[in-house]
Amino acid sequence: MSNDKQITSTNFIRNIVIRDIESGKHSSIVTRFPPEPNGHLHIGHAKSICLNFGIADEFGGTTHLRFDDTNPLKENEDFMNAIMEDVRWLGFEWDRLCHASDYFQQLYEYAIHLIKSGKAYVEELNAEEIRAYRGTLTEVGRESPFRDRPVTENLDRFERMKAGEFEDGQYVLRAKIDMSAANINLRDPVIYRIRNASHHRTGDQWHIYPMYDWAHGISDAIEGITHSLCTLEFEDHRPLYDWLLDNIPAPSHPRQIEFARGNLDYTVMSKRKLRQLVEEGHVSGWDDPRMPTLAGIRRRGYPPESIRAFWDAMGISKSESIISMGVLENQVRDDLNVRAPRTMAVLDPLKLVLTNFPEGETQWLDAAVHPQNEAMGIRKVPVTREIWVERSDFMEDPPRKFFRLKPGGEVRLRNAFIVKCNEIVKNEQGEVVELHCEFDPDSRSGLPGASRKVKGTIHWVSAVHGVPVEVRLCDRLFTVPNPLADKSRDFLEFLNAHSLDVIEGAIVEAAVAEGAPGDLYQFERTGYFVHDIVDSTPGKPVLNRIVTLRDSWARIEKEMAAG
RNA sequence: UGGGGGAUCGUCUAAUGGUAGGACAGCGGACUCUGACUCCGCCAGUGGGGGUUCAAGUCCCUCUCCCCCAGCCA
Repeated sequence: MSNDKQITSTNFIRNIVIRDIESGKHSSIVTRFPPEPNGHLHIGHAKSICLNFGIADEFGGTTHLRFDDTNPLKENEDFMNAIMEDVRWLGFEWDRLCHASDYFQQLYEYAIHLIKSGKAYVEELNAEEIRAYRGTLTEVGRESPFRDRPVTENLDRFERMKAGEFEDGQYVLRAKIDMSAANINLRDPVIYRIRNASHHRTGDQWHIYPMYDWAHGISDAIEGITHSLCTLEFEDHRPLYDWLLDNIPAPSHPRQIEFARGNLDYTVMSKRKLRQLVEEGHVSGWDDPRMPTLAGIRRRGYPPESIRAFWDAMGISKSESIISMGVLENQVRDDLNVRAPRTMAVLDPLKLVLTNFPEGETQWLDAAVHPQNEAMGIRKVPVTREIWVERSDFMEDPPRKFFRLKPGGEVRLRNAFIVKCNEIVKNEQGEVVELHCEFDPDSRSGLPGASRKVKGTIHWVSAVHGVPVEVRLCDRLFTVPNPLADKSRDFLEFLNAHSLDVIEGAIVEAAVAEGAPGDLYQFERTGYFVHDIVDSTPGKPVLNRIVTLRDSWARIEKEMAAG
């Protein structure tokens, strides 16, 4: 496995930055990741985080984590802390921690400047009237009767808004731009509103709070951001972004560049929808392992390195896309394959009796922790007369190409020896409850006879030494690639009823049961698993399946079933 | 039918007038004490129609489809 960093494939934003450095427009660059602390970050945000931190990092620049905390009604400290934890988990550390609320005073002073230059006015129309005056997509708007109020009057009203003399919604401050603009964002946008609410950082100091467009661009300018990267829906805000900065004595004028958000299939990525899933109890929380949130992904066991590699591989463009979950999963497998110690675990146990193995005896066998990495060492695996094997590894009447256990057939027990299936024991219902097999002592791993080849190898765990654990098999949250595609239907209708399968009686090697939260494993032939960081306790281990191994047998089976 | 964007293999993404390339998936093979991993090979794309040019994914015209915008949200 090569450690060489793959050359970052280029993208249009990176090309712009390169040009700006080469032309001398910027000697160093500054980017920022600007979340609103009103929800949890998801894997789509990770794209933006990787972009902003990645590009600054590549060119020796800096990146700010800035909370866009301009709406006291929706934001809080808990979300802020969770976001910082998520960014750090992803592997990034900001050069500066900032808050839009740090700039409330400057933002206010710039608003005064705008008013004094006759480019902003206090609006008395209510929200409904403002909407009516704004016009529609195809009709121009009308100018407010308060648009040409004298500067002194505007100043006075704005001052009183700030002082808390008015009710929420009574007045707003609007930029005076152009009510007939084709771009609706330019039809005298609201830049301040009254909120007699306590802000989680500034307390009761303010009664007016800036709107996004006012706060964001100026915050960028104050911080000396060189490239303000955002998603496509802000594209028609750019003229406003530029207008606002052009009409105040801004300390700098960053360039806003838009890129497409990152979407995945079989999930939803909007904060509102994710919140709904949490609040209505369709999942156990923001950190449910099935959620696309970073908290969920972390709990699921996806390594942060794999998320970064994933977005690095996906690239940046302006075309909207929905990426196959399979691509992400593959990235996760690639990462886990290298780092995860191997172990054997039986998810759906079927008893197998080694009829020629001494009763009451335990033999300890050597097994590689990682077949491609000797440095990870060996572990001792106990074998006893009775062992558990995977029920799906036995078929009484198997199809061709089934290389596992079958009546009279031979198979290798991984890390042990070859066994031959002599007898099947059934219960009264006709279900197979036990297999009686004879093992070949000469075929034991490490012995010369081990070179004898049989078609199949299966995993197993000693019935004496194995430990029962709870295993949670996570699957996609939705049954369709895009749950939001059909606008006539509620996305909840497409929830996958089988997205979480809890198995109580899985059997693992003792060392796995003793693992710590967050420990990763490959259950050989089955998949990658992680000790649940929330519910796993020493007395009751819980393992989440991170992702299955690729399974070409499943494909063959499917093809055979299809004829 | 206002404005702003977008359309390249199945998926994502390169190619700033000069061989349409890469990754993942898929298919075929090799290897294998994980039907994993790894390795080798293959398949596969410029939305449609015109035009300019020696040469067009790229420039021009036109058509089609998709996304975003009428919050005192971000």
